[in-house]
Amino acid sequence: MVSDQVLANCVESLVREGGAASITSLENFIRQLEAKLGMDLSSKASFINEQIYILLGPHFPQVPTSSSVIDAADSSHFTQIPAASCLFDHIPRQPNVPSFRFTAPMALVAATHQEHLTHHQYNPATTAAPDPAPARAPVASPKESAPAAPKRRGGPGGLSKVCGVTPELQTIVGEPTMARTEIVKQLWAYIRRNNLQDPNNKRKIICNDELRLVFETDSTDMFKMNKLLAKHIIPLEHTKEPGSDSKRQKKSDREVGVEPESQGGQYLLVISDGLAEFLGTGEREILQSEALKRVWDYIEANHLEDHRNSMIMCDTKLQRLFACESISASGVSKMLAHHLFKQS
DNA sequence: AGCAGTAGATGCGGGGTACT
DNA sequence: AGTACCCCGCATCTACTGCT
Repeated sequence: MVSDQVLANCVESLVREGGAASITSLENFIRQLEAKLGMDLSSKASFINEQIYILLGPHFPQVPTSSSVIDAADSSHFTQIPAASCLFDHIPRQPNVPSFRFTAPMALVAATHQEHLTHHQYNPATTAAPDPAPARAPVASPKESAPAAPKRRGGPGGLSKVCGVTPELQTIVGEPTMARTEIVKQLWAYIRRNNLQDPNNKRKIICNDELRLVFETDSTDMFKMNKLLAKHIIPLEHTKEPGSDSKRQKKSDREVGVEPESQGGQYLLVISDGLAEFLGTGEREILQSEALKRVWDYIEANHLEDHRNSMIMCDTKLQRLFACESISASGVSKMLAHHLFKQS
């Protein structure tokens, strides 16, 4: 049987290929997946359903399905509730599609999905109906057992914070900005894809040319890797207001005496004509993090973000830049990357 | 055999404590 | 009361060890 990781990747690619509109039913979607992978996936219906939810978010509370696809055990993650208290009340409900709220395990999935929202944006206490096991539960590792005591909220900061990536590392992970966890995940995918683990000691990483540029060594191990990786992860100012209540930030600022703008490792990138027009300042080069910050400033200033579903509703100016009417919050940096180029 | 815990690094939020 | 600081948990990865 295919691994969950492979299956998740396959679900993602299929969703991207066809778009949300192409998913008419879970059965149909599974059939497409089965054709792609050449195996029976009926036992994975629940997992696939969860993956679709993670990818599409609250736009798709549940993929329409018949009761035969998700068996009784799997469907225990969902509890049918009266329409009035639906978690997704702001979404027009389709006829014949049951509404659900999450029991604890799926609440974790939902919380994970919200990771890129700031805590003041995502407030389950106001969006979710009162529940003995509210979606306020912290993000937990899959290994953790069910009866986790209520802890403080996880929130979008910390490890989920989106950081900038140096051009060297960008050639590996493929994105200009990512969460640290995502960077590590993509890096490991790259290592496996290129078979860079020492067969005798799989903790050891043999660097190819691209990786050598990043790590500046011929080989490293999985523990040192994160340390080396840190040099290529650049904090973005947008996700954290300068002078906010971060105790450590205050401490490090005091100790180091560093202005935020002087943090090294960033490169000036050439601005596309479209982005230059959007910025309207006449400048032709910009730091990647600064470009992202300005776009987000514009989005916030014009109240273009729908905090309920973390979508950006593009006005005419943004439509000219991104060539679309709406975009997910997490997709902004990706779209922006098409307007920034390395200097030749 | 299968599962849980551990190793290491990262940045941030928040609880707890100590001090002014 | 307000400020400063320490410490922990969080996610992610793989290989290994110890326990059931």
